Amino acid sequence: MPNREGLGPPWWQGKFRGCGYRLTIGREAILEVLAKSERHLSAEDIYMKIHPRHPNIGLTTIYRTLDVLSSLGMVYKLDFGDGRARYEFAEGPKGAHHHHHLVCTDCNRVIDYTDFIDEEVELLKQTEEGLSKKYNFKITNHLIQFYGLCEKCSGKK
Amino acid sequence: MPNREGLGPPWWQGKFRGCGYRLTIGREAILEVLAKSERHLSAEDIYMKIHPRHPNIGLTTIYRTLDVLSSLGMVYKLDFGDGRARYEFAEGPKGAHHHHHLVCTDCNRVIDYTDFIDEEVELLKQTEEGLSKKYNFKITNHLIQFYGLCEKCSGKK
DNA sequence: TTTGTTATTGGAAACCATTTCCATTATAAG
DNA sequence: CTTATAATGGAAATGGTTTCCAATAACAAA
Ligand SMILES: [Mn+2]
Ligand SMILES: [Mn+2]
Ligand SMILES: [Zn+2]
Ligand SMILES: [Zn+2]
Repeated sequence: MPNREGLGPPWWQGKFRGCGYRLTIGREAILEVLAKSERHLSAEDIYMKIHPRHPNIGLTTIYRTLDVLSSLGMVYKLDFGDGRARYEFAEGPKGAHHHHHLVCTDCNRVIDYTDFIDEEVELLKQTEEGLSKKYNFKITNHLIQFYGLCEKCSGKK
Repeated sequence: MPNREGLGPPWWQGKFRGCGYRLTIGREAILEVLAKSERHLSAEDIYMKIHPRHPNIGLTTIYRTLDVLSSLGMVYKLDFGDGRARYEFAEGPKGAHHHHHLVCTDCNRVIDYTDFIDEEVELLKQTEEGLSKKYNFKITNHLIQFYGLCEKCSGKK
């Protein structure tokens, strides 16, 4: 717990400078949006949230920053199949808050779920071990998503 | 089992006409490539395999046909995160041959695996049931992929 | 604080897989 | 065969993302 809530420099400053990256207005603005907003934002979503206060920050910078944040593991880049990448904050150092996604194929709504995560993670661990051995494959990550119709969309004819 | 191996009209002709689609040279050529080739072909891969024999079939037709085949459930459209969609034949009526994928994040090689599928499918069934109830979400599909480094790529420094 | 090095930036242009458009052609029912 | 229309190909458009580059800002060193 680096600081009391809301006081002092945010915990990510150290992470940034420690890796040789410079801490710029744009990057702080993007991190702020990611930390405070709902999840699953596209680059353009972020751009539009930032633009009123920082009209001089370009979309290009958003993309570049998101790449950096991804590579630092501070942000997950997600693909829900609608042609644009989505990003979600990785929850900092406090709790990993690992979760998977339910994706509505009709309205593209995405639901985070953590139910059954323990059982899933347990099975995943076993599966990863087995696969690693059999295929000599070093697994670093997994992707689990369920697709279907959300409440609203399965209701309408 | 519609026909003895290799004799008579392929089993998919019925499926096509039954849905009101016309059976064209292009569609047959695409199905042939999908049925015979290795899996995970991109639209352009298919185009290049077909082109020597059918130089008048355009890439647009490949895309359109793949959409149709997808919607008929004869082909799965896959996304391994390299910016182009891949397609694999759904194995026709004989056996579903359900499998998941190991994706190398370095060289983009993809390994089909069926190991642990039974356990996975069992857990998936339970999870789907639970999620369906809790979120009132009608699950129709799932996506499971493991990412990491393949044998070759984890070997090189 | 001033300076120098260089990482970072914005904006325009490029990229590129996929889609759209539309006049032409091929399929298959009658 | 004739006919209605599904399907086609090629060019152009689309749209998210990347590339390019001269201008700028961050920050370590002085
Ligand atoms: Mn999420
Ligand atoms: Mn496969
Ligand atoms: Zn929905
Ligand atoms: Zn590899």
